[in-house]
Amino acid sequence: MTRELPTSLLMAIAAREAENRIFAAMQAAGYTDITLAQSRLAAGIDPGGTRLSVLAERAQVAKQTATALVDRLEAAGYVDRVQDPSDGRARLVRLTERALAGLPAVRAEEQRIEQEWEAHLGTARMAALREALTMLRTITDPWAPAP
Amino acid sequence: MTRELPTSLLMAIAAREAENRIFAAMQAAGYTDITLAQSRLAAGIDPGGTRLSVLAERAQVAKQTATALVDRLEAAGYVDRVQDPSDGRARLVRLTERALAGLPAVRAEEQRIEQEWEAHLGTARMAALREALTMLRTITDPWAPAP
DNA sequence: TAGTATAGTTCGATAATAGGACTAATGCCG
DNA sequence: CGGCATTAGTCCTATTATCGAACTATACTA
Repeated sequence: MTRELPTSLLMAIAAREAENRIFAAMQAAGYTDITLAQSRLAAGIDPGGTRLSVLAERAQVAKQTATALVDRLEAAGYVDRVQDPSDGRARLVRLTERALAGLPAVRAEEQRIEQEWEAHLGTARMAALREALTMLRTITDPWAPAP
Repeated sequence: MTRELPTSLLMAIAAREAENRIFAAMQAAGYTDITLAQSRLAAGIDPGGTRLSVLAERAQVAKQTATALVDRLEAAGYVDRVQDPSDGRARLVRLTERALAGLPAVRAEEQRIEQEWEAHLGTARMAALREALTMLRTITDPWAPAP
């Protein structure tokens, strides 16, 4: 008999599968010089650019790690760093054209996964799943938008 | 306006939060000489012991990585390796007493998280969440038990 | 039995990760 | 205003994680 897995582990299983597929889709689209850790960090960049320390928090890594990851992303031409006009100490990490060009491939794979899941669960269950996850976010995600 | 996050990302957020809490609980219980990657691998060990190649698949790492992680876990006294009686090439990785002694702390934190989530979502939504996740597992987890 | 597949390890190279210390810019408060 | 704690980011350094390639030993198969 298999033990009842914790809900969080069930989530981790599905989330990891999705992450792998999205990463593979990126590689298939020709973005082979980026790693999973780097793409996780890059996924936290807002359209207008984001501070390194914020990226570090979002990706749950130390500032030093974020610096190293951004260094590599910058060297590969996926991001650049510009001065933050509102704070002389800070700099904003922004996606470059090259990175933005890869977004459609990522979004497409995301949607494909979404559709497959919905086909497997049915519309109602999928909606319930999203509702529950969205609610959970308010207690698990410090970056969740104010309700 | 914030974009609608993919379902898989919502899962990843909650799952990561839970993983961090469980790992922190382990450290608080005195298990400070283990890393997250090591504990992820160890989490895949079955009661009777598990082959290294299976652990590698479950944790989604290469065999070489699994070897390295088991090496460290073994050095720290959390696992041992014994000959697999059914196959002369294979060895079984088993949890030691020391590792088993830490399990209650892990399970307790898992339950605490489970309860907090249920309190936040309500019983019905929590049940729906688990139902959907369990169904999803059949298409996202190669290790899912036969339905 | 010869040939092939599988389990695990070793070697070597690169990436990820973080503690500590450091510089520079901010912001607060008397 | 001026001192002083705070914050953003980086550098240095050490450890861990990760994997490609090659290798050994055992198992399977035709």
